[in-house]
Amino acid sequence: MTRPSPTAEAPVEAPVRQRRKETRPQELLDAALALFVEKGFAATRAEEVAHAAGVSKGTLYLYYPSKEELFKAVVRQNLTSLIAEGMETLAQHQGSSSELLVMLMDTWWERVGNTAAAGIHKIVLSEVRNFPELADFYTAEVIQPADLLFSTAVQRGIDSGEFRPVPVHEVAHALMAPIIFLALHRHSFGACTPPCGATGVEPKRLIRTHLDLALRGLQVRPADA
Amino acid sequence: MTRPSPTAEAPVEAPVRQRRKETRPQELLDAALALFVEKGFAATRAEEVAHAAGVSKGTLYLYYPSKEELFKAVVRQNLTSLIAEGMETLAQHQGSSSELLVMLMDTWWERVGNTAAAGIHKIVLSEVRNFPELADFYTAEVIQPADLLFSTAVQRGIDSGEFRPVPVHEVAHALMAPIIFLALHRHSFGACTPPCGATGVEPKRLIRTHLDLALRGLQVRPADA
Amino acid sequence: MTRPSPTAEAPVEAPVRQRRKETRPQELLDAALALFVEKGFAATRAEEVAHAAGVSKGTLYLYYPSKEELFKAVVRQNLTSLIAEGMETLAQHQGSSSELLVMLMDTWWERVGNTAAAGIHKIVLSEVRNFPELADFYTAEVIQPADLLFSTAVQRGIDSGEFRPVPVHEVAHALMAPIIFLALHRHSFGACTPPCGATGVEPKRLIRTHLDLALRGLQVRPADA
Amino acid sequence: MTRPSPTAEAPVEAPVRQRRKETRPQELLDAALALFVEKGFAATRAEEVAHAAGVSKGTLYLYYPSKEELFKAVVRQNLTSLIAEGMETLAQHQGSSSELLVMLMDTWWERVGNTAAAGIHKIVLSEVRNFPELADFYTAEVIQPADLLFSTAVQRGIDSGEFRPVPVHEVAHALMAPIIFLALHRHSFGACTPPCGATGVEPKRLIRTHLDLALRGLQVRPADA
DNA sequence: CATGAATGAGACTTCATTCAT
DNA sequence: TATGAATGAAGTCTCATTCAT
Repeated sequence: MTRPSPTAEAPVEAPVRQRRKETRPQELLDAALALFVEKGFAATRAEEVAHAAGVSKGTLYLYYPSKEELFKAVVRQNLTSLIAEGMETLAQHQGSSSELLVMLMDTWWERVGNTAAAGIHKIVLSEVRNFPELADFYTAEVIQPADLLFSTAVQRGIDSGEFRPVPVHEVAHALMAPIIFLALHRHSFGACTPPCGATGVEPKRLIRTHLDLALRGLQVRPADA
Repeated sequence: MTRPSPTAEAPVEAPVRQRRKETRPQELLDAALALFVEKGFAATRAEEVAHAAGVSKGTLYLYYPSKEELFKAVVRQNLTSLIAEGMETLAQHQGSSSELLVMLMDTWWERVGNTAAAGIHKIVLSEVRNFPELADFYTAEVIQPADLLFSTAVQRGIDSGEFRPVPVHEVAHALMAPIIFLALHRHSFGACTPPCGATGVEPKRLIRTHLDLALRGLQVRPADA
Repeated sequence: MTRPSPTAEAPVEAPVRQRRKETRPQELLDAALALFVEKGFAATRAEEVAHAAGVSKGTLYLYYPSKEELFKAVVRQNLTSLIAEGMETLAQHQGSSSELLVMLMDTWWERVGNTAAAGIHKIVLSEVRNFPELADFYTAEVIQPADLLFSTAVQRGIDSGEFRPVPVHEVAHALMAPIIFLALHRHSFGACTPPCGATGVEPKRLIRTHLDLALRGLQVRPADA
Repeated sequence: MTRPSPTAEAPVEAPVRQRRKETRPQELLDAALALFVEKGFAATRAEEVAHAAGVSKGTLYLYYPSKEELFKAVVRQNLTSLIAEGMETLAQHQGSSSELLVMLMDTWWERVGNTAAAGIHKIVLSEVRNFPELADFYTAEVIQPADLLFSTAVQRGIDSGEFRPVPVHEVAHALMAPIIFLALHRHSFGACTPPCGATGVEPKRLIRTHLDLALRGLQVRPADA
């Protein structure tokens, strides 16, 4: 079997020569993402990334001129996909605003919070001070779109009379924070033995409870009329 | 400002040997906290910490046997006081549970979110994978007490009939997360020029809005009866 | 000698990167042996060893994970051959025990006393206290085999009626000591200008005299009969 | 008990103030000798010496300007006493040369081999290369006198017809070596658990056996006449 | 005299990066 | 292109020595 089947991916252990060079950058970025998230930027050695991607140290430098550039590439590549998905979800929705928020939160958790992508947020949070140029980039590409996504959804509910009038940005923050916060923890404390770093909070129930609370707080009550 | 004020002390430039065994640990911890929060653990050089504290490299090692131990000491020293204060506030409260939560949130922001102490959470979040023993320590000393503090307050409201029956841990998480999350951001993105990393969210208003939303969501409505 | 011979290679000055994975360990061990013997373990800097071997500091650590391990490797590498040779000599001998002892002593001096290998004994003697695990190793690999070698030879002479009955271990010690002792001195005092550290003792004559004395002391005299 | 009795010496543990400054140098030298012998020059920290002598680090430097000077002082001070004793023994002897040698060897072992003084030989052997100025000193003060002591004794026996004519310096070396060698080993390997570094050689028996062998070798036999 | 806090040069070791093969 | 041996700057930590008290 000299030619690996196109669907088989086993980057770490495959000593298969003849790997196609087109997939190299992606394999390196994947390996780097996992390691940067797990150990942080400084504690991840360039050689580890190369090894995890199944190539030698030298090869890494054939694709990325430095560890810093690799880091930035990891962030960039993982951000573009995030953004696209979020905006798409927003644009396609048709139902009530409460339903929209429920769906956004669920999607957010499935696509971001519960995947390696959430790790991106952790490393950016940890390293922006050392990579100032990432700040503008991340703000424009992630923070503001996410804020736009949720605040637009809230505004939509206010406009339709479904929600009370509230400061939309603050509410957007309050809506997203618990989910992202939970994701952050799962990528740091979450690695240790069960009880540690945890308070018995279970993701699914957290989302339900959080939304139940927030939607009740948002919805217009009879008494408000 | 070409003329330094006579009262301003500049520990960095003092070339004189000063014997201050009592105050040195605190000075070193303060310097370390600031630098660790700003640059991360790995990117902060031991000599920088010493210099910022106005002592030489060797002196740092007179008080802390390694950079790791210094880090742990920073975490410990900044946390013990936090926990104590929170529990005290809880114990002493007499009024309604809604008032209690408002007060806890305000205090939390003033004593934690808005101070360097919030930076602690950022570095722990970033470094806990590299310091496994820190995980247990931090969980026991910070995360669980904080969870206890807020979930007890919520339970108090439920017991008195002020709040609906809700899963207290999840609600506690949802209550704390936006505040801590905001603090995390101010210690990372917050360092750059105003609009960056921000979405126009203003701390005080966030807290008001967040609490308004959450308390409405918690309180028993006539319709629930 | 102002003109360097064209065949002499000067590894120290070669600024070119040379890939020589196979020969590097040996080159490093040789350099380390010479320097450890000359200056002691602690006074020899890792960089000196690397430089003497014609490589950079980092390369040394590519082959040996620490200065301690390098030291142990030097000891091991220089001992294995020693032991093997000694035992072989013993096994192959056919003549009288007196002749055997003469031959062992001569070989010992040529292969050990008069070579860098004797320096090993000096550094081990100086450093065992700092490397406890080295003690067992050296005892098992060098001291006991050497004792076995000589005490077996003496016992052989006693069994054949050539030597008087004597405590073999003590005699073995007394036979080896003057030679090793001389070797030790040549690696310490011997480095300075001729008269210093010396008492006019000339190695060859010492061995002759020492053996003459010892063999007369060992051999059965008519009067003993 | 504010004034320690003059005869009580407990340098290490006595926190007694008012220690007389006359004895300080001696206490420091004693502590340094023990530590240098045990751990070597480089591995012995100045503070350890000071602590073992019951004083602070600064005080050590009041008496000796540097660790190197302390080392040299240790060697010098311990050598002078050695020499004096040896020469005295020689001068006072009256009996046969065989008896003289037996006595010299016994004395040598008791006063040198079996005491910390033997450690001096070990450290000098280990460090001369780093302290070249010690070489001449040690040669003149120890090696040559010791050689003179034993070779004179042997020559005395030859002159009286008691011993065969032999090269006296080589014989002197052969006589001393086993004893000194044993002493060296006891200060290095001797520190570890019993069987290690040893070959079952027992000092007293070694000396007896060694002398028995050597004297038989030296003495004129009937057959030689 | 004595102390011990403070200093800073220097050693070991790591690892991002280079480059001959 | 790919490799991995080699490099050397940089960081952590030690400890001989100094000096204010």
